[in-house]
Amino acid sequence: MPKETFKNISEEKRQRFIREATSLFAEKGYYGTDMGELARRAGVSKGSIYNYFDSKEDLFLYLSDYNLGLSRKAIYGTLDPDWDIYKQIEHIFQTGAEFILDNQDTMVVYLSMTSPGMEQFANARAVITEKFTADHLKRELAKGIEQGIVRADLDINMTAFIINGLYILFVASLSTAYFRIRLKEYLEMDEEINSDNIQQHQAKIIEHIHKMLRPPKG
Amino acid sequence: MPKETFKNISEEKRQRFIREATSLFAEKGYYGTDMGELARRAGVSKGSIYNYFDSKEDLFLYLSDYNLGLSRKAIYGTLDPDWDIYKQIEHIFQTGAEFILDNQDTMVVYLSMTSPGMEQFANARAVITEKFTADHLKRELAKGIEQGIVRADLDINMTAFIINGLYILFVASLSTAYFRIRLKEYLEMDEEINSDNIQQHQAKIIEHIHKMLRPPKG
Amino acid sequence: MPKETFKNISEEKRQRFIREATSLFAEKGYYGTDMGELARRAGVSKGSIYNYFDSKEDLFLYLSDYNLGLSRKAIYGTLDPDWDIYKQIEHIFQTGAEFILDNQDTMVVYLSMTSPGMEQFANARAVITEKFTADHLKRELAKGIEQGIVRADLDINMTAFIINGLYILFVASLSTAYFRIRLKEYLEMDEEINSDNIQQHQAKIIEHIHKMLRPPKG
Amino acid sequence: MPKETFKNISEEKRQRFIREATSLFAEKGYYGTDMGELARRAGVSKGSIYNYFDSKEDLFLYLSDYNLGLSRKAIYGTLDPDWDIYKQIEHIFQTGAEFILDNQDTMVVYLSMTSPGMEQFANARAVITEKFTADHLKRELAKGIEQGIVRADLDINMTAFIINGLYILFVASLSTAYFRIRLKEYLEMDEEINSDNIQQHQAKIIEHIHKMLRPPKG
DNA sequence: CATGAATGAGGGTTCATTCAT
DNA sequence: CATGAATGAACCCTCATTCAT
Repeated sequence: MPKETFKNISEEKRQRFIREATSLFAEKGYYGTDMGELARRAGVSKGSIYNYFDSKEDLFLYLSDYNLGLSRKAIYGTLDPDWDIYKQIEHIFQTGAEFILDNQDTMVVYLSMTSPGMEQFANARAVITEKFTADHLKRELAKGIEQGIVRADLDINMTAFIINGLYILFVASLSTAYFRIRLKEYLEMDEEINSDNIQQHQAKIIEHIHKMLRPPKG
Repeated sequence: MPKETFKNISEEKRQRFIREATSLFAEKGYYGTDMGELARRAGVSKGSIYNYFDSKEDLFLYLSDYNLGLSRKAIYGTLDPDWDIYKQIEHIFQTGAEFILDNQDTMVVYLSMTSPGMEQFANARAVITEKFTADHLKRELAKGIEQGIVRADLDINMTAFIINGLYILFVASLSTAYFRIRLKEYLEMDEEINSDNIQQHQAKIIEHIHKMLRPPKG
Repeated sequence: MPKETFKNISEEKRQRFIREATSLFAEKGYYGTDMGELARRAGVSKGSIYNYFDSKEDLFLYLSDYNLGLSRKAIYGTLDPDWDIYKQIEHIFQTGAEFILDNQDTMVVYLSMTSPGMEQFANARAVITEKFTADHLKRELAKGIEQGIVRADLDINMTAFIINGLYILFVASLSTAYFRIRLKEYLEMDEEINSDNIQQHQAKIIEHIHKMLRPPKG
Repeated sequence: MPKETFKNISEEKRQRFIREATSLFAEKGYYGTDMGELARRAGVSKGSIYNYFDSKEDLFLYLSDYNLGLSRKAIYGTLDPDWDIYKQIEHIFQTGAEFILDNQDTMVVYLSMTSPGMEQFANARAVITEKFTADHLKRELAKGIEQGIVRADLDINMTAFIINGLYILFVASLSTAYFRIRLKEYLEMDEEINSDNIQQHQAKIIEHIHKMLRPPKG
């Protein structure tokens, strides 16, 4: 829902604007973000922002969609639907972690919606956002059961709920202040989280999910 | 860090104030909460709030501590340390869910801290808050392994991280707008979440964790 | 205009109250002074202050009168009316400087009245305060002229105006932030003003006034 | 330190704003001045004031500088440096008095800084403000002594201190409530001070200073 | 006479949004 | 399409004063 004007400006200007807006919302939160500061950082005038978007709320929703789209593209755009579910989950966590570490702010904008006082945004986006991953996971789980590679006694809905829940928890742990601290406390890490030292932990989460799915040997 | 004045007022007035403040912060979030509206709702004057607390920030931190304390007391105050870890986890999820459904707002205040723009609060409380559950879970896991009732090849830190992560996810799903919608989407629920219809789902999450811990039969 | 209550409390308590109130008004100015802080510093309750005085304004006026009285007593209580005007002026400057350096805050309260926004206080006290010194100086000048020790062509009113003006300027230079800085700048002083290093300058001012009065030698 | 915005508005609007702000600060003092009332009087919105200046403090400092500048320009912009010190002093008092009577509020803003509770402003401006006149007077006194038209036994620093002190006293007597009352009391004036009836008194002060400088005839 | 909790009008400042240029 | 000055409703917090105990 950007206005026409936003589509008419140069790609470079548009990208810079999106980048700075995302970064500012991530840093300060929705309420903490000042449209004036955003204008300054993005190198446009305050008036221009309102030529691009109807309101702060509108801008925020657009950024949510946009960033979710980026993340989706990074993950699902490179996911081969023929892979089995084990490979897909590994791919989702690996590509997802990589993307988040390179684009920390994108996840934070998404997580803003889950905060108290953001009910309007939750109502506007939660269903549509969650339906995508829920459907995908459920479909792949069903397929796996059919193929005999996933244990048949699993509750598909709940399993999908847990897998995606762990994914959210994981990326939140890579990108938000509180959950970063929490991760370091639980995993007893001393240094800041980076793509190197996170590898082993990531592997364990994936392994945990794989175990959850694997049929009892027999 | 309430001031002396807050300790000297009647228990009833104090409870009402805490209740209304928690409720308002839960509804509107930290930034959306207006001290004037709080005064009105709590039936005190604006000035009085500042006789009780130094600042909005100070009040918020107190409420976080207070509500976390309530939740801890409900869960750990009724937990028998002699129970094995399976029983303890069951207890934590059951008592926790019950408490949250009766006191939806308390969790929401905690979750506020995890939001973008709340870094100051995250820094002030994350370590101290998370250390408690992290230590408890790790201790019980180690004990379980020693007793031979938990599989010995588990990574204790990561397992604790996952168990508590699922707990956070679960109670968030019972109390915040976004995660309530998400839960209903994943679990394909039509009615509002309540203590009755949540029972079966809760049991599955507990069962998932139990499976994760149980040693391979031999 | 303190209320009866103020007269009934112990001399010690009353003195401490006056001292702390004077000190606080001197430090923060009339508007900057917080009755709550005053209560704390003086070791009484806020309610008590209003048992002693009708209002902040009332308290301030009382302190002005009280401190002016102290200063008058220190200077005029030790001044021998038989001294000639030269000796009297010397005495006023010396005793005044001594008193101010020992009781910096008293002068500051007086000077508050001369500030913008304090018109109400100026109207309440300026005439009565200034009449005293004006009358005294004019009387002594007239006497001096009669005695032939003061030049007869002086304008008595203007001379009194100047002498007292220099006195005000001088004690302000010993007690208020701005005029202390000004004095150090003009007199090129490096160290803080104290009773030792001020002596020589004081002598020069007195000498200046004496010269002003002395009849041409003939 | 006005912001760019203040420089970009029309000269007329800017002048009106400065005039009204000066007038209000003069009337109510720094603490008594309400930014809302200022907005109303100046015909701008409260928000606009904060587009012009960072804060009330900042605005006040700017007004001080601005008004001091006006006064300096009126006095020193019309002073011929080739005049001897007697003529210069006469000029300073005459032009100064005229300026103050036409612009009463400007002096009052300056005098605000000398009040208790305004230490921050005193520290920010006293040295720079006083250095200008101190240096000028000292330079001219030294020159006068060299030329043989000023008595050689004068203490230059103290003499400058006294001359400028009398100037401050004089202009304060023309512009502030308290000192206006004091002047009328000392000089036994019945009517309000105006440029006509002040002439004779002004002449006497100038004459007093001239006498102070004139070498003993011989 | 002392206390200190309660009050609420205000005060300085912020900020999303508008609109004339 | 861009600009940035203008707006004014809010918002957090202060503080002189009151009054029940």
